[in-house]
Amino acid sequence: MPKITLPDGNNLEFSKAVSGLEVAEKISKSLAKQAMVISVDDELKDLNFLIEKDCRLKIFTAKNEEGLDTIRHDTAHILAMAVQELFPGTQVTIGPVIDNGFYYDFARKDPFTEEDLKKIENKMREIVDRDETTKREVWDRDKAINHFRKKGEIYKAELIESIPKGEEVSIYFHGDWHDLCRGPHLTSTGKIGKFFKLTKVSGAYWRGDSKNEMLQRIYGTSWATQKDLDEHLKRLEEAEKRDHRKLGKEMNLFHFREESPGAVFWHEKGWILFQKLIDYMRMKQNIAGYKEINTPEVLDRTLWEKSGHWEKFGANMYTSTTPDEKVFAIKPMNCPGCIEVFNQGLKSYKDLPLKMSEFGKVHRYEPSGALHGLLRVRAFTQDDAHIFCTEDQITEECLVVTNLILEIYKDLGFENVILKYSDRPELRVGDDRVWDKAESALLKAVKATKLEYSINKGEGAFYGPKIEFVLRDAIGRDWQCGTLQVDFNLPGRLGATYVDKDGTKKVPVMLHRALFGSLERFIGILIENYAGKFPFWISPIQTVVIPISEDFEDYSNKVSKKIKEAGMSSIVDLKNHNLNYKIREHSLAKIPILVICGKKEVDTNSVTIRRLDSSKQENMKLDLFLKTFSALNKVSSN
RNA sequence: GCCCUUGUAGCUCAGCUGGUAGAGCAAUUGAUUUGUAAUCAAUAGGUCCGCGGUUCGAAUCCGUGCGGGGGCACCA
Repeated sequence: MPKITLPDGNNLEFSKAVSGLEVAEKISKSLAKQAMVISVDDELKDLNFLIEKDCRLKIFTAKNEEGLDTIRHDTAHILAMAVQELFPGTQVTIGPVIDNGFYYDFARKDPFTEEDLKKIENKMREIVDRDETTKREVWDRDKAINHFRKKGEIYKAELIESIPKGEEVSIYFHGDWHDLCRGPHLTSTGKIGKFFKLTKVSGAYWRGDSKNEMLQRIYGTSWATQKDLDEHLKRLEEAEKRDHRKLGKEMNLFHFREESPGAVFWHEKGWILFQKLIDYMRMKQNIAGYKEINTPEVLDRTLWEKSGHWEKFGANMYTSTTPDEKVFAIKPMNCPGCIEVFNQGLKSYKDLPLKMSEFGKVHRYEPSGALHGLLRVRAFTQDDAHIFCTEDQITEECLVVTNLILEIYKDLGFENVILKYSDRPELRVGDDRVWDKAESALLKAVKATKLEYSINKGEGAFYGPKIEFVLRDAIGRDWQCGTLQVDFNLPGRLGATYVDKDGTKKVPVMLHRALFGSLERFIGILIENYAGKFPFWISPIQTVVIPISEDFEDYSNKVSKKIKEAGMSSIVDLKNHNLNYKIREHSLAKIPILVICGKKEVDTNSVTIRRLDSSKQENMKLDLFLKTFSALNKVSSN
């Protein structure tokens, strides 16, 4: 006699056990048709799940996340089915749902090719057309293990072995094909629809461990409607257009080359951008009371041994042996150098908090496969700073840093920021009592920011816990940028002290923080966020002055000079091309303002401007133009 | 680092199953002096990523190294 409570609070009573589908039918025909999956007391179940006792029931369609995820999960299964039909002997492993789709990992000797993907996709559609009914069975553990072992599915057998004893081992059938799976699944293969696409093949380690063998992963995307699928593919295309590597080349900002993988060759325009960001950050940090310093790039091995980097970070460090047989390391971090500056001269508690900033270029040997344009490099410049303070000051200082970061991100067009808090990693220095202190002080600050945060267990730096600032860009992607770390370890290891009120020497706590994180990376993110169309104030070339014909070159030169005198950048295009050509060329180069000078302008001492992405012509007196755009050239105007 | 894939002119790319390279744009020169997204013509431009091998002959096939891309692992 199950009594079923629906989300709207209404109850339905049945005289005998009913399936989720039957309940849906009772509610409405259309719901029954659209239903994908149900939850019974918040636990997801198949539509055919037999409800025997009182419960809370929700019915999900493709419009719900639960329904869509089930479609994706089923698509992954059908992918596995198709692969095993086409390539007998291929072993199946796992096939979970991910953002926007799913993947499935296979064990097979020969690699899958792009053509194979097409074949598999066609086979998948065939299986959808076959509309095979789904059947769920619960098997005995040992029976299941033996069954899959005998089939040659050693990975599956291993998976079942790792299911905790006492948990159900459920096997799902689509026709004869069957697979170990927790479920839930749709009632038949026809229910999935055909709004899926296999997107890429790649390698992936079994159980995500690089010590294990590599499997072949096929990625796919799957949706409830053709429209959703098309929109998703369009979004991917859109993201590709913004790729900073592509735009960096097109806009002549930077390049990479074989001689130094993962290190940027900045061209003039990119370097202007880089310098503008540094100028801006320097201005903000001056106001916030930071003192800028600079420390050597190459430092003796003994310093890195003392700091702990040699042991804990050595695998990522570049080293150099000099002709006199000394070993130096190229700095992978700025902190030891900064502490050495702190150590010069006596410091008093009255000096704390002491904030020392450094635009330090660091080198880290990253695995070759990790490199990715400006976003993951081996040599980069941090907008680094170290704040020496007392324990009591930690939380307050963390809050001050957070506010500064939010202000800066906002100026650069990012309003949406979340935090990631990471606590002690396995590989670390310092004892656990110290870590307890550091973690609780930082977590307190995290909570005080009132921002949304997540916790990453075990992902802190080797010397202290950290928070990372993640910003969301114009097309909804998340990027990790700034970082803030509490460090009770390094100052002590490198002998930093201050004289406290009572006249004794104490070891300060150090906060490490970088707001952009890496200038290189941040510029990559900026390029993608703005699709190369930077706000006026950071645009590397702000104006191009175009004379209508040779007769107006003098006037154009004069206008360009005035623009530069007003603090903006400007070039004059004197090439032998017509106006249309130049408009097109500079628009494609994403110049924010084109300044056109012809007879009319000379006669009235004015300019006609054309803003990027607008075909409107705006004529204005030269003075007004200079005034208007000088104002726009200030950060606060954005 | 691992799996797959890829490397031709400054850029984007073509070059079928082996017969030492082509286009468009850009560049240079000349003509044209242009009013809001490509004026016309001519010229020049390549160690086909490096190194080995197979072959009478290699951009093309094989091996290897390096780089790029997509993932995995890594992101301290």
